Amino acid sequence: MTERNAKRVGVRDVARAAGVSTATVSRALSGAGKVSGPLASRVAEVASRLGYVPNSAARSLALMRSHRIGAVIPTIDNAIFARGIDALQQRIGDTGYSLLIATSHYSVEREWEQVRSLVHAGAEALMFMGETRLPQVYDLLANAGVPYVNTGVYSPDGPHACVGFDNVAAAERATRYLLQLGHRRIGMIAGIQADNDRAANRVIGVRRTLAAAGLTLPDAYLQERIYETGAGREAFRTVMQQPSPPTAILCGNDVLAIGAILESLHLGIAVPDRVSIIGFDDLDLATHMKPSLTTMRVPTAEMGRRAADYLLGRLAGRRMPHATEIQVSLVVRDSTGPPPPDG
Amino acid sequence: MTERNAKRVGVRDVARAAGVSTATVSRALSGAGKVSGPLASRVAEVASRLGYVPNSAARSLALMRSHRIGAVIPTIDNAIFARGIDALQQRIGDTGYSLLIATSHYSVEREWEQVRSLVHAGAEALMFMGETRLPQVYDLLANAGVPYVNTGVYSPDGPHACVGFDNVAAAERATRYLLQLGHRRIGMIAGIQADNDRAANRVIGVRRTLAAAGLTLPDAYLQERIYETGAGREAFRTVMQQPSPPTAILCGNDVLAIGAILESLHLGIAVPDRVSIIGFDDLDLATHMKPSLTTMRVPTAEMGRRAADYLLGRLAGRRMPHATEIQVSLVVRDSTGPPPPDG
DNA sequence: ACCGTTCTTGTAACCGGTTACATCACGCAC
DNA sequence: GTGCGTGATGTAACCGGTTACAAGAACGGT
Repeated sequence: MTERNAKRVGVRDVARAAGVSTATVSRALSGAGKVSGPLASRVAEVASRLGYVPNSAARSLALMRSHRIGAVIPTIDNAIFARGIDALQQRIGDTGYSLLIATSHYSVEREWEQVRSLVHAGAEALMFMGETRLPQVYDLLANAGVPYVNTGVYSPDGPHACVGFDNVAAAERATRYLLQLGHRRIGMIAGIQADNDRAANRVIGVRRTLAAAGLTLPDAYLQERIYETGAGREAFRTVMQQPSPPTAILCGNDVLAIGAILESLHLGIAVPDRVSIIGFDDLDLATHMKPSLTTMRVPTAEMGRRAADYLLGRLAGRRMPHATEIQVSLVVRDSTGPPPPDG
Repeated sequence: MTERNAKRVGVRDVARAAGVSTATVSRALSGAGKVSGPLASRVAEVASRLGYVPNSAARSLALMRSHRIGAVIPTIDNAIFARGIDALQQRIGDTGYSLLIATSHYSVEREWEQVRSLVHAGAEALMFMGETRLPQVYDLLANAGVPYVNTGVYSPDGPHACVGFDNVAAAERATRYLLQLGHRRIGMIAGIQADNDRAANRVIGVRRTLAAAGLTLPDAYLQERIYETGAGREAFRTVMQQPSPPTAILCGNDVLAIGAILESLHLGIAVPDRVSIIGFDDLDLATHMKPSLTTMRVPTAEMGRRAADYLLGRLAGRRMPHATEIQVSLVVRDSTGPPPPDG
């Protein structure tokens, strides 16, 4: 079908066919307006007739810009990251950038490899999730002069630009709500804390709030699991089959919380009558569950857009705010209520 | 922090610092083995000391390869696509390629734009979802000599390479199962068929099987909705509040099916006692629902890997099979059963 | 008719790795 | 000692757009 040895058509070919110079072709197609109207349209016509597609490598080399932005996320396979990436994607796409995506699968070593690969691939800027990573990542980026932004975290005093919220405070907010409802035996199904500052900070927020109320988070009440529905189910079962189970459970994210709710259905444990469940993220599914899930809403799409704006701004040479805070809010639905009277 | 006017270090800088020629630097770092051992390691040492990062545009231009593969999917925000992309990503990443992702949001026009943008961005090969798209897409790819593969479909006789399965046959398989259980009033909650061959073919499969059994799919039994849980709930409610509702409902994908199951909980309609529900895809959640969801399993990760293999093979100049079939299978769980006796 | 200004177009030098080809050093055989 | 082969290294052309600068055309004013 395609001719193997037919060299790709280049500016020179278009120039020859249109009887003009390569400079004119370049100018005509870039729309820089330095070419007279009729000539410009003739060149455009010839170019499209020949099926001319400019070589992006040559273009990048001459312009010294790749127009490529990279994003490193733990996994694409979690709606919360997918949403953020989608928003980022949309925003940068509108301004002519394309997106390079890499996944770390929650491993800092793998993340480091991915960052190197993205920088080698010419990414002009990078978006991250969280802020804990190998120091050589930050070194490389500083060295190469590549702007980046951490999302999902808010550290105005830290050295890194960020767009997000304070995970400790958010977890505190949720825990306080449970205390206000009257709960005293509160458990938690957390994400894996190692290499994940957000998961760890949410645990800290819970611990801190309980401590302030003179309570603790016993080891048996704290389950640490990967972010999967099945893991949430299993953790819920483990916590609830203890001699004196908690009357409320905070979950590190909605995937775990949805697992917990589903397991409550399987076990016949009434939610929220016997145990309250509270999630984190506000996935689409949270509204639709039965009972619907009380959760901390994280406006991920907005976070992605803001991250995009930050990076685009930096690339345009503008000075951008070091840290922008995203408002999270507690969305109260049906999975939480007062503890059982005999609790 | 970073010095604005400190030019990035290039081969010439490394060459000067190491007292060798640029050719030697290039050869030493590419590991092409034409450089003596000690010299090679000295060059490598100097390069890393200077923090040398080769300019990818220049490299691409000289090699005439971008080492970039593109993927166009409807949305990143659906676990089924995310899984496939993740697998593709992993496979191509292992061989030094990076992935450019673009989303069409189920619009063929937007897809066309995205394809142009990917080709302009230097994508050497492309992965698609489905096979219905604007003709200029295929024209452009043929013209530019860019190999591509359609996934999620299986058309051995069609003009396009594909990795997937026959959607009509798969829907037939699911429908036959419902007929075997004794159902006669069968409804369907389909995806939006316009511009989506997979959604349309699944409807065709259902229609065809019903017709073969002397049955039909009345308009009131066919609901067409976007792939969202809320839409699935709403469609289920609409179908079930008819005077004579179906005793079984096929869903275009698991997102819709999960919505249907959740709505059944909200409405207090027993599944499968009063109505059977069957999904498509076998998302992670399908196992965990209560009742667990009977569904057609689509091995998306495998599909992604096979697609990657196809593209990598083509890029390596190998001749690859035009169509590879992925086995789908009906996974029977708790959401299906015989129709109610009074049905 | 002449000059200067403005606008259009062409020429050719970049951008930064890669690699064909030339060159050189070394070792071995006669 | 001379000649030649082998392997290591250097020189410079090349990949394909872009754009600074030069050159030329058109036009208006005097």
